[in-house]
Amino acid sequence: MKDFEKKKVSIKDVAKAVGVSTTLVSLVINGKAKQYRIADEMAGRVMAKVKEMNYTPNLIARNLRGGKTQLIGLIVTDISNPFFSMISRVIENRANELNYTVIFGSSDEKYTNTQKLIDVLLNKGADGLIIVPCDGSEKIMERLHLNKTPTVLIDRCFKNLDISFSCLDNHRATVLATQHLIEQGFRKISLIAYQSQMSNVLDRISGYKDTMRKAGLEKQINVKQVSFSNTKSDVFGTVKRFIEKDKTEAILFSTNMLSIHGLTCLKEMNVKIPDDVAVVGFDESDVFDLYECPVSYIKQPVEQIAKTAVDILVDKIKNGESAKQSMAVLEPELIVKRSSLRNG
Amino acid sequence: MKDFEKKKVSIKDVAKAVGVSTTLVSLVINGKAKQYRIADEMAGRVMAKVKEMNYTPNLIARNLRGGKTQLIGLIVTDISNPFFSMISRVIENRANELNYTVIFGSSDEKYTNTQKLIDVLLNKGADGLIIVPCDGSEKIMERLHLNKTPTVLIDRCFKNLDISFSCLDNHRATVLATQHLIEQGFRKISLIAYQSQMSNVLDRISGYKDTMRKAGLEKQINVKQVSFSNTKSDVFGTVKRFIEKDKTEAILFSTNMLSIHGLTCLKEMNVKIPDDVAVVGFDESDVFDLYECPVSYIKQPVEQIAKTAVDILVDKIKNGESAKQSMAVLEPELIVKRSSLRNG
DNA sequence: ATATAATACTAAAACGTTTTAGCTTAAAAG
DNA sequence: CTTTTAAGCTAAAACGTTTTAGTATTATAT
Repeated sequence: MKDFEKKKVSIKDVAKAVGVSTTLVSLVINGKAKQYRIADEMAGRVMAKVKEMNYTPNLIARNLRGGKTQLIGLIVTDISNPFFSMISRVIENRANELNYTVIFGSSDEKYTNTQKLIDVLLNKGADGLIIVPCDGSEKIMERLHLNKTPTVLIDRCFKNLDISFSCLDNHRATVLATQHLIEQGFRKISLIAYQSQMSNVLDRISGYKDTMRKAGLEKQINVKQVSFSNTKSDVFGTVKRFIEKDKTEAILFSTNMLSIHGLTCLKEMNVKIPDDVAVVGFDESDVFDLYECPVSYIKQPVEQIAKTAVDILVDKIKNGESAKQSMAVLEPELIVKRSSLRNG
Repeated sequence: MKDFEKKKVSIKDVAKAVGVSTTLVSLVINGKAKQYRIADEMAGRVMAKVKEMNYTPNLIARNLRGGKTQLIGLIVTDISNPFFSMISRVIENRANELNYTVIFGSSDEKYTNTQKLIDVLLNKGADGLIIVPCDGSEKIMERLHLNKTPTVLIDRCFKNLDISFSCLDNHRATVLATQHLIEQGFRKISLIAYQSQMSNVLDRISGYKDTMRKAGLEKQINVKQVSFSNTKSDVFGTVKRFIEKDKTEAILFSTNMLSIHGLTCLKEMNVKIPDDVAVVGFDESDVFDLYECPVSYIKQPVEQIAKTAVDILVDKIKNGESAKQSMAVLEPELIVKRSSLRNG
């Protein structure tokens, strides 16, 4: 025990105080009094002492014995990204409600970091994991699944893997946005996305492409993908090209960071929105409301996504990984502001 | 052990494989071979097996025995606030470098939550705590200090308590901003801050007041404090009053959230910056660069503050709380954009 | 009366470590 | 040759739980 915890009351102390065995106390504490037919009067006396002595079980010991730590491991790509910090906050809240605490790490979109974090979090005793998987992490997730480690993917998933997730309907998200832009009369609509093979990116791209095709705008399809490492300069290059060379009429950004870098570039270029080019952003940002022209955006149900992930995970932790997998696909919402209106 | 961890190699397995006692293995692993005069050849054989069998110590067991968890507890007021999520990211990075993992919670500026979180985090085995303290938490921190729980306060501190912290020089921050506004020729400068008795708030207020007084602008001092619970509407009310009633020439926001709400209000009111009113914000935000008029702001050395906090904490964990306390006060930087220029 | 069953409880092992105290054996000292 | 010292190692306790396999004791059935 650390010196600053010396004072803690143990189950032994309670047992001694009541004059019974530690077994008895343990059983009562864990609500197994009936099951082990402990006399009601005895159970009452034990509980009273527990309250009186302010006993709380030592989770470390409990975990060592084979129980749980009530610790949820969370791996996001970057906790300082507002989208993920929002997710984290909701996960934290829901976890707390269910008596769990969150232990976290950021992978920076690198599967090697993801693996390291998984090892660390499990070694620290995490009862289960909520993971934002990244490119190259499929094998890792497969292994977790085989090991029956309670795991829920969030934000992105592997469709060919039978592993639970809680994600946005990403295809629907860009369908909504693209349809809206087409309805507004824009034809040359371009999409900017990350260079990634993950489901969220691919689905957002295909939602856009499918909608363009359906509207007979196949020839106008224009997708540019930028790197994670050089995002800002890649976005700048792409946006300039969209505007100056491709004569794009509307830009669809498929991520909060892409939106923000894009808007920064448009501002620097002194491009007028929506007169010179229309814009739809992704996720939420204070910037969208405060930009010179308020920006339309696709809103994810962050609360639901995060809460669902926790609920699925806790169910798995409690009822075993063997149970059927849960795939939660949640609805996006298109918030229309002036930036995407034809006559804004 | 959880079923998904069944495979793990224990010290016993290694001992058996080498044909020695667990004691021997433990000593070698913990670098005490020399001290306990284990034969070099033996130590070599053990280490070889450890590598071969890919053994890693079970941290839960190690902690139970009285060691450490390599877990740092972090309590911020709200992980989804960009300032704190940035802080958290840096803390995470530095902690990882030093072989620690972060376990966190948000207090929502409520000392009751803070106390609950402290209990939970310590019960989960945190080796030490990094805390953003809030109003009413002074007694709690005092108790931590008396118990010798390794603790570092961050962002705010209690000056009359001999407890380590890593904070901005808050007084200097508003001195810098106020001086700048005065130099630009503004006289009626108003400050908006949170309703709080915490050091960061008080120092920011006094930095402003001291500078106003020194410039002979005592009569122009105008401070409004808003609640944590109703921040947005309070800010809106205050800003309207500053503009319409007080004829304020420049507004100094003392926090990132206050800045953002304030700018939102100014935009809604269609107030022109800096022509109608000058503005200086606090902390960093994408909004500052993307607002119609780029906004000047006081920048905190987030990286330094966070890294320093971790370093102080880890030193405490390793060398005992008894060591002298470290008080880190870091320098703010004023970033000047158009919003605070007289002839913007 | 005796076997059986139910009630109310407990001893002890186990989880994976670290550490204290002590045990051999061999070398050095007397 | 004994005794002391040193070298090299180990047995066992301890950390705080949970759980398995009991043990008494009393009640019920035969």
